[in-house]
Amino acid sequence: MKKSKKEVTIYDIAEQLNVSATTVSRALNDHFSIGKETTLAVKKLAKKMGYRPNTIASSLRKNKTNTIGVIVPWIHRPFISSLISGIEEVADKAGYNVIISQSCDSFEKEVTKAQTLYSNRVDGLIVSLAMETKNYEHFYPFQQNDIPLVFVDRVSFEMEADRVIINNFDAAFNATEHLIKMGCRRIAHFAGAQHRNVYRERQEGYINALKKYNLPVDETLIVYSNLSMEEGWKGTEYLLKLSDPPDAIFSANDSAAVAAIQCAKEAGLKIPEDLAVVGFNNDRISSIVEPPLTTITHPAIDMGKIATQQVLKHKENKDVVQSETIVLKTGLTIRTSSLRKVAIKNSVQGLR
Amino acid sequence: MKKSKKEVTIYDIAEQLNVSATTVSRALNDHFSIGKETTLAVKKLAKKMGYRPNTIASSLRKNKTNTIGVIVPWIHRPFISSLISGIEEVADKAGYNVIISQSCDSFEKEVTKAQTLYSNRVDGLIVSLAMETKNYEHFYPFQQNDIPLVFVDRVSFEMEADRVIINNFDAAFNATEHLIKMGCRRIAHFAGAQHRNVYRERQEGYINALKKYNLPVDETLIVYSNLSMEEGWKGTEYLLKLSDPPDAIFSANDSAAVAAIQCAKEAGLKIPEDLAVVGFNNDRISSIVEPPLTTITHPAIDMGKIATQQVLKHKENKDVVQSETIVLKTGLTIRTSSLRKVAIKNSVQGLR
DNA sequence: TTGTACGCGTTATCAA
DNA sequence: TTGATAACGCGTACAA
Repeated sequence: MKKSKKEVTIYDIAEQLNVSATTVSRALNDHFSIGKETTLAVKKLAKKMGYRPNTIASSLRKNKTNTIGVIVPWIHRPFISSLISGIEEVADKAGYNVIISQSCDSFEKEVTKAQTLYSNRVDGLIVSLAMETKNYEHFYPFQQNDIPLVFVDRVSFEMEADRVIINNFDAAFNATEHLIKMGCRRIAHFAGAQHRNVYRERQEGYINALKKYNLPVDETLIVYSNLSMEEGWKGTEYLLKLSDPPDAIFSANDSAAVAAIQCAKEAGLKIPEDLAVVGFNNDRISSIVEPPLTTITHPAIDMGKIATQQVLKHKENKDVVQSETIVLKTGLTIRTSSLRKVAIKNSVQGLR
Repeated sequence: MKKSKKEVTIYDIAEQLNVSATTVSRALNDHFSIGKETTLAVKKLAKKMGYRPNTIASSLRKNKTNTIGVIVPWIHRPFISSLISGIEEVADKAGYNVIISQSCDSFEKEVTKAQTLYSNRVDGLIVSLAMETKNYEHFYPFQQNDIPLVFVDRVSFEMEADRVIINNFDAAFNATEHLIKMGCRRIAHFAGAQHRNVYRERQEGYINALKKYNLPVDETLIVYSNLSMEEGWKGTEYLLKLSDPPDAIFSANDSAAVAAIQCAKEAGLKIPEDLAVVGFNNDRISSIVEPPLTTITHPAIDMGKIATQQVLKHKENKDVVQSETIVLKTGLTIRTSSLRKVAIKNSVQGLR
């Protein structure tokens, strides 16, 4: 049975060198007031003794943890894991750690996680809201104590806080307009929960595009779900059974869109000739599915980076009081799944 | 300019209630020695005053942070993000936080991250090694201070530490044997860095399967790379240009395997008739690509869960001294990309 | 250039 | 059932 040794502290080093703990502390932090030689000697001995600074003690004293808290719905979603990657990169460069929490799209869990992170005295909090969340009081403590709070992607407009988002409305509008220009006239939509900004705005973009081109908005063509592959498959089955089925689907994410392609193909339809499909996110599967999926490009990593920069900005510059909303650009990556006009033309000419 | 208020401490509560801070501390932690009424009164006032426990102070005093550190090569890889998901889930249930760090496959970064996590006095460390890492001294401090250290997937056998792995050898052997049974005779292999256990063992499994069936081991058919899609594509081009090209590829991951399928298809080959392909990991793309990819099932989430349980086990049970190596089962998920026999038979009979 | 003394917020220990 | 006191390891006024 190993006896775990006591850890080395600055006092141990001080004792050996016959200096004060203060001097050791300063030397280790390269304080200018400490002599070159002393500093060197301290560092040398520290290394030799296997000294490891105790961040906990330092944090308590300095009232600063150098840690950024993150709450996301699910870590393993492609968009989210890229987001985290961006957060971690910028945080790391600035000397910050990152504590990650999943809300699992549950309001209750989100509340608990927020409290825990607050108790851990994180220096900033980055949040992408849970599906269920409609109340934001659990973030008040952060606001009240001037802890930078940044929402990403799934945000709240009911709170004073920084936001890093994309223009979901425009993206969805462009996607839908693209389908219209490809000759589609009955365009269905896979929609998400409408109290979450991202899904509401995507639906609004879709509807406005239809209106601009004087196409009817048919509620039977709007399918609400959690946008999983399963729901995408079911939604497609439902749509294809309609007496007047759609000639296109604009899905609020890629998973459901890919499922739509697979389901329609199994039903004997040709993509995009019989059914054009556009997704959202540019997940890796979107370029692998056949035909490749036209989709909206989401700058996930950049969103993480920028959100983190916002946190850091507030830390450095205490004067920054007003909150900012940063809107990032999206792109429409056109692949085969939506090229109905071209596809139809080719097949008429007997090409391919 | 908002003046940030002072945070509420147990002293503030104690003062208001005319009790000692000790009593407040105990009441908040439901210590049995404190009276029902006092406890209730303390909790009520704490809530009213907006008290939030300071985990930092508690950690310093208790010498326990309730935090598990994690170092992984890249957060956004499907396997890794699932792994993290599993870690987070179990840690959360046990009341632990998780600090995540990426090594970006760099040795230097891994060392820095390990030091930082140590300084943060994490109660346990879970590591999946960086590609570059060949030296393990940066983990000594954890061992020496009895901080549970668990390696996952990419592990070191040169250190006394817990390991959670899969049987890469068997998985690769089965994959290769499957190809042989499908009638393949010249099977190529996409291999990774040989000093990392996972890639070395996969290659060994591949070689041993060939030997078992008296097939020659042809070094020109083994392509070493980082197993990215780009490298998978290049590797396939190289293989197809050989004077005696392979009739199958067993890739050490799915990315390179999917690229192989796409490259071969573009070159006019039929999968699996002209080239059978098997991958490794069961990433989402493997079931989306066409034809769907036969691949090895990796219990990523479970590996994360189990690794975390190992950490907790060591915390609870200080007697557990010897380290454990837990080997999880893999499966071979057979999809179309490897069904050469069936495919050939069907095409001969003019089916499909 | 270095040292003294104290406090960060909590909890363990001992005493009442 | 409650309280006084010290201690966790470090950083910072202030003094020398």
